[in-house]
Amino acid sequence: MSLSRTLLSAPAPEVAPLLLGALLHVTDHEGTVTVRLTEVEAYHGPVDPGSHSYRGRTERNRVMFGPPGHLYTYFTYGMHTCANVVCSPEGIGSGILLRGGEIVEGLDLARARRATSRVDADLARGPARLVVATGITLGDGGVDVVAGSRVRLELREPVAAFSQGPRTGVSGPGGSDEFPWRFWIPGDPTVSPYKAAAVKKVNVRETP
DNA sequence: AGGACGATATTCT
DNA sequence: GAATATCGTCCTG
Repeated sequence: MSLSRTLLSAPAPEVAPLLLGALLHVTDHEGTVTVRLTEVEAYHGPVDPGSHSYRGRTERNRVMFGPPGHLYTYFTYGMHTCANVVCSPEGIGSGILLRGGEIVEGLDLARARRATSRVDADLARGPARLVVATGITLGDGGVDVVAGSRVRLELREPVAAFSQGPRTGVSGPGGSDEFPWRFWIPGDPTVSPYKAAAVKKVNVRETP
């Protein structure tokens, strides 16, 4: 087993900081885009109410329960795709959401795909943006990013320092300080702005 | 710089 | 039927 896959077979919260500074290469007929990861979030099903895999296997999350080093993609909010690197041994639903990064190769291609962003730092700042900028699609779900053909993860030397805190957009117990599983490189401009989960809408009744 | 809001489909209750 | 691991645009300050 490769060194990368051995590292990835630990629980997501342990692996997540090791992905900071790592390179993700995505190649298609248009070319190659590479991001240097600056922000990630860990989701560890066995203990984590915020994880898609907390309530067991479903059609959507089944690759989270597969072997480590594969890509878990999902579609959300009716329009966005997000990507995770699967962690932990087969049978345990664990993964790391790729939330932000710096484009270090294929800048022109990333700019063309993300025409709405006015600054390069915004190209892959946020999980759905990162997916668009790199060219990852829903169809990449399940691919092995360690063996790496179209999508390849290249681990680098761990960063000297990182910050951690509560996850973005996670509501309920999973969003509390009990799960400070968002990790980022402090001060980096490609880290997405922290947003607490939207408060659950209170049931307002019209008085008749 | 930051808050409100709408878009829009899949998933799970 | 409700919520969602979000984003861009439009406001206000």
